[in-house]
Amino acid sequence: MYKSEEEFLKNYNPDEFEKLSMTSDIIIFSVSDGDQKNYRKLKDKHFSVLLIKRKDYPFKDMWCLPGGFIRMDETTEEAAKRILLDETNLHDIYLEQLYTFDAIDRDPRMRIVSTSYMALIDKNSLRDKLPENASWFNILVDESDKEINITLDNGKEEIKLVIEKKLKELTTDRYKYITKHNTKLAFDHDLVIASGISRLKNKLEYTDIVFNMMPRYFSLSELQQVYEIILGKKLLDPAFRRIIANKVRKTNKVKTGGGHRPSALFEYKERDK
Amino acid sequence: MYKSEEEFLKNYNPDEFEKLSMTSDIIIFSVSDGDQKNYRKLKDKHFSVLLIKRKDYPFKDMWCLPGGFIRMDETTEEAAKRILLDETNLHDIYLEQLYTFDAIDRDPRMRIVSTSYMALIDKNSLRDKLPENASWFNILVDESDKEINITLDNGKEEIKLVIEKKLKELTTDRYKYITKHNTKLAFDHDLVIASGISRLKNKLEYTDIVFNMMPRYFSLSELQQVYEIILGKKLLDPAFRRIIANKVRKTNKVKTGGGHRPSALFEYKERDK
DNA sequence: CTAATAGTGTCTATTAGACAGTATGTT
DNA sequence: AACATACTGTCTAATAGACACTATTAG
Repeated sequence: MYKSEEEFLKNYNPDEFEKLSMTSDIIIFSVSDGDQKNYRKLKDKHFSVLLIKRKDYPFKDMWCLPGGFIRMDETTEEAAKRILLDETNLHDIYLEQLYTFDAIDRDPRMRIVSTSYMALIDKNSLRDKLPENASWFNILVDESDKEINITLDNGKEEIKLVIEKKLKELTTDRYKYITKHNTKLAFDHDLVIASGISRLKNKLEYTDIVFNMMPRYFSLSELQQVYEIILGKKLLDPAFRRIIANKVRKTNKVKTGGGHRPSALFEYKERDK
Repeated sequence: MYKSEEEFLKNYNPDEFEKLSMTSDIIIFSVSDGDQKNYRKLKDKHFSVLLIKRKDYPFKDMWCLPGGFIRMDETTEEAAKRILLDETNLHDIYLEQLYTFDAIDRDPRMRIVSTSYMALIDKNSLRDKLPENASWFNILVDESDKEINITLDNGKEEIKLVIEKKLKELTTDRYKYITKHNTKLAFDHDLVIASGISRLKNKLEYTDIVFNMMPRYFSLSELQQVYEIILGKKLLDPAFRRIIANKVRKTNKVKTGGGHRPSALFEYKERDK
């Protein structure tokens, strides 16, 4: 038919196959300090996600993840970075591809496939004010074999998600997530958030991902709190310190003023590598 | 602007954003028996992937993963299942989404984004003959911190891939894969294969995924061989049996004829669950 | 002094690694 | 009998879990 690749390409009709639009959605996780009950106590940590209130249709006035259509001259990852910059004004952020969601009717407008990314940021590095339609929601997770119950709370509004975990046929470790309750989140972003939380929990245990959410200097108790709030369980101090010991380097800085013994500040060993 | 979601949708222009085509590529892994050196020895196992020789441009006559364009009325997963059925005539196969590859110039025709899936099959269940342009390639991996060297061999032809693992900025456990050598595989399928192998290796250690590649009844030595060939290292018998013990159920079947002590046959405990 | 967190020592339980030994088929 | 694999017992090393103890600050 054609004599060469060049000839084929010259004659190629790009409309041979049907086309669709793609979006990049980005789930930005962070931890932050909560209330301090009295001068002696530590502030408790919160685990939170950034949501945007939609100004336009579809799903007008509902909350969604930051996201947007990708351009033909950028990858989904580049789009995610662009959106991240728009929303938070942050560069050089930890970003990893999560999953591509592509249910036929996930967008009421037309067929739109979304590749989701997970970003981890240190909230302290956020100097600029958020756009006014953006808000951090604290995350509370209660997970069983069958269901994930997620409560998102920004202080004014509460979003409750119930997601059923249905085992896929023949698949041993993968669940198919099915929304059982969600009245406030747009699109299938409830599923994206559930997947993101699950990915983060897993990676916390076998990677150094957590340090992307920490300030440069931190105490081991703070670090432990972050693990605890994300994993949703208490850890034993000595065990935690044994495991973390070879990932951090002690600095000569200390944090005082707590009404109790001051804590040494550490930094991540592999910083700047 | 619009008074309701309905009104908005009625007036929505689906060509507001540029569009692209998507493909679903599927990396089908399997293990199979190799040669038997003498009547006493066990057959050695091979770890293999199914490739297709391209009949048309682009990349005419090069090897690629089974794949194809998705239709507007099917998801990427459904497309993967359809393609899997076309190539192998197998239903109900373990399938999981791997990664979405979307470098701008990954396809010389135009912007095409590909979502890749990994399928695991038991080769013994393959009764039908493969399409004549399809072939199983045995996989040999040699991986270091910096590089992955993959050799694919179907008995007649050998494909050598060298992939550089470049640490992404700020990312602690994710590498960016960069092709350093590949002359025979089409598109970016070398990267897909490298990611697939890496995913499979990881999941082998913390899930029961391996049983999707096993026949109904198998001996523990066979199972151990499969782990060893995929992980690329020898395991100690007692340790292996301790770990695997609670995942399998002993049957009253045995396999004889080996010029040595017969082995008990086991089955996967969670079969049919 | 007290309440609260910071940080360590040590005992125990569990799991992983190593090696040597016994068992049992085919030729 | 010999060979090759099947399978087990047991010792040791490493890791994880638990608890109790000491250290140090602000008020």
